[in-house]
Amino acid sequence: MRRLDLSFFNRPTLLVAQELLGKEIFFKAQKAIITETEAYIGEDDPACHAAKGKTKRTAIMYGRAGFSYVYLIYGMYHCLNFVTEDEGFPAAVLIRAVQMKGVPKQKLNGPGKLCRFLGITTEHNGIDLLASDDFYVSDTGLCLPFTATPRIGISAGQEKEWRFLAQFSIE
DNA sequence: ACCCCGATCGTA
DNA sequence: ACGATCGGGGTT
Repeated sequence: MRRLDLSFFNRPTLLVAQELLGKEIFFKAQKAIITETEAYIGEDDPACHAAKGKTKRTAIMYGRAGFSYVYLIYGMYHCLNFVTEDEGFPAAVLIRAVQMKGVPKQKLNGPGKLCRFLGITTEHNGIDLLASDDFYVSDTGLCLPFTATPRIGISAGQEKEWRFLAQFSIE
């Protein structure tokens, strides 16, 4: 299984979000198959954190593709994203659900829940997934069918169908 | 310094 | 339907 590299992440975000379905996250010796993603694309996307421009928090999204972007939401949950596209263009893919061998789906079917289960916090923001030995993404060879829907939990930008759900059940 | 709000989730 | 809980970002 080959690690995903710059040629995977440095592409149009919708394509990356779709193709991340079925890929495997390695985090501190844990393995999780990605089954749901959302795309957040550029300053013109009102739901994207970069809609307010470049700030200390969003700077990572303006950087090179293949870095982690982890932020705290509602004071108690974390959300994991992967930075996409060319340096200077802010975009990322939110990981909304994963599946792990022997773990009930219900523990992993939300962006906050999967981060809590895996132990991902803001401490893991800005990690280079192309270089780290305990945080990266691999190709499993899986190519999953998926459906597209509006993104969840946002107030603006609901007309875009930028949420992608894979049809998949581990084992 | 103050205020508002949020890419959520569990409980009611 | 609602509250927990706190940092980011804008405003005073």
